[in-house]
Amino acid sequence: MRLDLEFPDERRRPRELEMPEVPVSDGIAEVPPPPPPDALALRMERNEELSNVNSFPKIPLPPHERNQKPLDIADPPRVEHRPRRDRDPRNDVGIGIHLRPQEIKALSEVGRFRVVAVRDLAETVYGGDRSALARDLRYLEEKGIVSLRSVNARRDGSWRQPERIQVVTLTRPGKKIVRQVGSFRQDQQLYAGLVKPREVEHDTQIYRAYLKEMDRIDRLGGSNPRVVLDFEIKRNVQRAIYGQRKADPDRDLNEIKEQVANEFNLPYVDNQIQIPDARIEYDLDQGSRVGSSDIEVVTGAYRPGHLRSKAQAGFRLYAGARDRARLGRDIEDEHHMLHEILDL
DNA sequence: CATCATGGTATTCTGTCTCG
DNA sequence: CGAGACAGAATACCATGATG
Repeated sequence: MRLDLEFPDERRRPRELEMPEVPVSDGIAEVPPPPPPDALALRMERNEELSNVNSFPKIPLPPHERNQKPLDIADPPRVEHRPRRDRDPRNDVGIGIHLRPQEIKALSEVGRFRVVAVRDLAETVYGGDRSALARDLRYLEEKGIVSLRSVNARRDGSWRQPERIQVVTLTRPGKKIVRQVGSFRQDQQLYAGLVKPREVEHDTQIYRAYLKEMDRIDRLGGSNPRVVLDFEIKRNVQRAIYGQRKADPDRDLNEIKEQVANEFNLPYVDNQIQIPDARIEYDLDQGSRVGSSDIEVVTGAYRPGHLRSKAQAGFRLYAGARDRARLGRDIEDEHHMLHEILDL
């Protein structure tokens, strides 16, 4: 059984992603020379601009990565086998931008999950063709539909250089376009812009957990899925709580919370409403019945008690390899629980 | 005895809501 | 637009145990 979160080819990462050989003398590593001051100043100025528009600044790349192309993918081949964008009037979204079906699919995934790792998108929508995806993303970024970022993965207390994850999000105009051209259920919420940069890795794992869960839902015969992220669940829960408090200000808050939890079919543990990372709602039997599945991506920071309550809540738990290793230590007394945690 | 890993808790940060 | 409330997650911090 494979427990790794990484893709199979991740072990053999391209050489340019690895730390460069650093000359060592007398046990002290020589620090690479800093960039010229004007370049640094420019970068900081750019970061300042970015942070002012409510997005987080691009993290300055270490010197050995500075000359890389944004997506770290080889030059496009000379021959483009896929149909040319401007020859396909079916995919004109109306403002002079032509989208391929593949692009529409990719944008739809990004919109539903707010942030998706480029490597995941390559696997799920482009059949592993990273360079085709890279070209399309460059086009979409040029047109102001998506935003590409490189963020650091969690360090988990490790001193090592964190892995960098390339992710894509929709821009606000991009979200509007995707709403027009995508085929969504009316109640499918779409998101634009990157928030909570520190949680990006976790958020990208939610997409992967969703893919795993959809495999299962497909086998159950579920169709027409809608993804509800924790943002939306939280929003609805808060609204309901405020509504109840307004209706009866003297009522015990815990009582209200418990009632709201029941209304939303959410577990209520220790006076807290447990909210999953995402909920997938789907139709069964041609829409005569509906089903839903709550998924939770657990990290090494979860404590056994916390984990137990999530599992008892009926959440489908997913974890990546590193997190699973740490969790395994914590809950070795309850081995059955580890089996309930699914691989990511 | 010193060092390191691990465990648990507190703090910080982010997003959401409503209201003034 | 800021405050107060609520929730989730990462991180900081300190206590404890293992290990040489």
